[in-house]
Amino acid sequence: MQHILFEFISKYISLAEDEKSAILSLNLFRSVKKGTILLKEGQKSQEEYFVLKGCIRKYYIIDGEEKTTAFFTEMEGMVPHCVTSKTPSEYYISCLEDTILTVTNPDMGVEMNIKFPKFEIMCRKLSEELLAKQQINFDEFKTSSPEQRYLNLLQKRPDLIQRVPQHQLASYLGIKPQSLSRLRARIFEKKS
Amino acid sequence: MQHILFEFISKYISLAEDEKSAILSLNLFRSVKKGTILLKEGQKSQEEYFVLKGCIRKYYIIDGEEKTTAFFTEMEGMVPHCVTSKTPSEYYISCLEDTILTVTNPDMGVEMNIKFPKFEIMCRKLSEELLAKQQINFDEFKTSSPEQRYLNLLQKRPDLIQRVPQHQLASYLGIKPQSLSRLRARIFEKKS
DNA sequence: CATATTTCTTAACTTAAGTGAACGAGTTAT
DNA sequence: ATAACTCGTTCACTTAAGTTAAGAAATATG
Repeated sequence: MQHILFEFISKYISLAEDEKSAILSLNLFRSVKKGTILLKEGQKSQEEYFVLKGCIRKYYIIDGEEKTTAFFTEMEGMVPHCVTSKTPSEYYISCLEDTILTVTNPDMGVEMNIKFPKFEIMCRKLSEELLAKQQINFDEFKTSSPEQRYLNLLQKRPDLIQRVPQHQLASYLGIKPQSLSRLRARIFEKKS
Repeated sequence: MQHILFEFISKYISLAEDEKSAILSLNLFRSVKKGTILLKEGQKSQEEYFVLKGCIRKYYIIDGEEKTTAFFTEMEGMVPHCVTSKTPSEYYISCLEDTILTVTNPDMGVEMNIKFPKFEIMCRKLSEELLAKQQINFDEFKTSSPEQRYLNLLQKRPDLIQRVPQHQLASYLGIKPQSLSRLRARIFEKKS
């Protein structure tokens, strides 16, 4: 599994062997079963995740309803807001599939940054890149209709539409499950 | 004006006098008149902005219509996507008001990072913080209706509602100007 | 100062999303 | 094997946003 992690890191910095083994000695890898809840609302977790295989999802429970706002799949990482803010989490994170991920905490990051200053650079590049992607995503979301958003997702992340239940996709698109179902029917009859 | 910049930086790292003067020697400050366009669609600009006073806005032109997706006011910075991606810009940036800002480019950042490694740390902290904020914003946007978004903005950024034209606010909220006008009327008659 | 021009609002109509309920198919649990 | 539950779809109805057009109000321009 670790080659996926190193492949990912190599996109930002190049690692020497001693650096690689320093990382491996931290014992970051964890396998989790489908349905496992990694983070609950109200918890003050310090865990950061990076998905090697599988899929995790982030969701809120608002008025008793689940609202899914993000999915993280292979080669995607996430730092829950509660980790940086040190406040109780506003949302949940659970595993959509059997998943293999790395679990880290900020202290380990600090330690690595001291031992290997490169890491600081990778972290900066990574969060700048994520920020840029996120902004474009947000812009696209704002400037398009639910139907356009769905068609856009179909283009850019066809895998998500396959592996994620519809009702979770719906809130990811900012609508209700019934609306997504209708919208899909609409698209389908347009094609024919 | 420069005290605003240093006040901002001090939230992330502490600066020695020689570091401050190194920054000042770069001659970053620029005054721009209301209406000035800082970046046009198609341009490959290398300029990064940080607003000291005033307001700039980011907008797309889609099917001949302006779609405003972000505003940046005092103590907010932005790196246009085209700077990092080195591709032509997909959007415009213009000044909503007479504005004082700093203009930098990535080379200056690299140079500062070499001279003062602290800068790397500040940049990482800053983009991590922005990323976290952005994600929460996006989540709120997805999980709420246009009316809730407006009321939310009224709470969190009442200044924007004052200083920004309604039709620009509308697309910022993901709706048409007419809908915003109607929605405001609806809220107003609920109160009475 | 008068006249464009832009900005905001209103209205009538269309289209699409929200809501509540029902149904069948598939899954899980007992 | 049966009951309970989840999930996706459909329907009828309600509510709100999109669209087109017109006019009032505010702002900018010559």
